[in-house]
Amino acid sequence: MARMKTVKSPWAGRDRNAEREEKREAVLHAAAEAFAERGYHRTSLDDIAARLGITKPTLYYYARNKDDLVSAVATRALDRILEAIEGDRESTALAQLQHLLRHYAEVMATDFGRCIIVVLDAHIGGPGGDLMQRGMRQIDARMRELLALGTEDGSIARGDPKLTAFMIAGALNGIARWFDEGGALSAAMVAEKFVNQLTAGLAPRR
Amino acid sequence: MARMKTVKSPWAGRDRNAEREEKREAVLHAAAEAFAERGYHRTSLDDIAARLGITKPTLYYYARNKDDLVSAVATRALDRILEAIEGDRESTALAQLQHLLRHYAEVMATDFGRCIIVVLDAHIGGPGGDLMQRGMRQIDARMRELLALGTEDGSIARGDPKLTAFMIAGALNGIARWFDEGGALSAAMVAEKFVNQLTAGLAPRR
DNA sequence: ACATGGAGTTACTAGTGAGTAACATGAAGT
DNA sequence: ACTTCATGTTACTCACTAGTAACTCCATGT
Repeated sequence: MARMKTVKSPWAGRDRNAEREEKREAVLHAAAEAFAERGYHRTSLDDIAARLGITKPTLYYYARNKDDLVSAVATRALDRILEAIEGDRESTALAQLQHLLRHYAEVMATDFGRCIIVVLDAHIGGPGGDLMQRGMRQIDARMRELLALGTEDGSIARGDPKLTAFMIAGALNGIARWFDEGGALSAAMVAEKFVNQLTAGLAPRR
Repeated sequence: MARMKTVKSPWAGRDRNAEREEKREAVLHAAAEAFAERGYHRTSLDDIAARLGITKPTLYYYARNKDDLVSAVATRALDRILEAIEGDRESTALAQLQHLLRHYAEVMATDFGRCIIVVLDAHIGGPGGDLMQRGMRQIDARMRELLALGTEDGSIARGDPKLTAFMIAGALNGIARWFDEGGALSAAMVAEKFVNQLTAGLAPRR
């Protein structure tokens, strides 16, 4: 990977910036991994630094502080869920909900997704933490909305949207606790099965 | 309320022991409250002591250490769930599962129940932590067993017992995250609705 | 009165971990 | 060669918290 740059733009040595971005990326990945497997408090900045073969102060060159680090990771995962929040207007509410849930589930099976939970129950404050709270609220609100719409268009059975949304979120958040990257089931398969099971329920359909 | 003891047994001043037990109880309640609302790491022993109007060393008079404290609390909750593990042999597997889930859900809505989750994701080790792990495994195993039995007796639809058990556990564990003692819904009502929703699924039954 | 020991306190140790200051190095531009 | 700046490092500070030592105090039984 030699530097092929011939025309050096006066401002912003492109290479430098690209390299820096790349490193920031590596920092976030290492952080995600560490936080995902050990939680917030049991993960020290020295741990993360060690994973990268650097020292703690260097980390501070790429992140403002510990909260910033974990928030950045979690926010990235949150955004991936939020992308799925607007479904196809033509579909039934149930189909739109299923679409959202599938994405939600898949994200929760990643290290980045796990960090959403980490941020949430470590009570990370500051702008990063607040952003997470708002994002999760937004997802919750959308789920409730789709549940309500679904009872109208007939695609979803009547029920308490608030409780049902909590139930679904709980089931999906739980994935973060047990999913194993190297296991037999891929994230997509888990997502698929969860959605089906939530949709169908336990009792047999006659 | 008053100490009505007239015959003082030579050994073991009954009063003393009773009082001590009472205090140990108060310590566990304060600990449960603290751990439930702030998690393991954000709860200091000074916090707990302060809730009781005593000092930290006094706490050590009633508990071996921090881990012992949180484990004791969680174990107590766990036992309440385990009580419901053996259902009525006459009932269908679905009914037995529902019975277990109802209890599980109700416990998760208490401070003690919340501490199960706290212990689990703070990775508390030692005898207390191991006991929790085993207990949770036992519950998981029983759920899978009932799910399998249910497909046989026809009370439960076919599905992957492992995944389904994870899904259910996730939904129920989630209760710990949001349930509000002072809210509109009682723990029993939440448990009831969760069980119904899990049983019926999202899609309408025709 | 006096000894005993249960219950609690004050004042510490020791370890850990976030965050920082100040210095080192090396590549790029002049 | 000389400066500059990005990138790291070493070596700290500072705060916090689990756990302990060594006492004080008071109720009880003799």
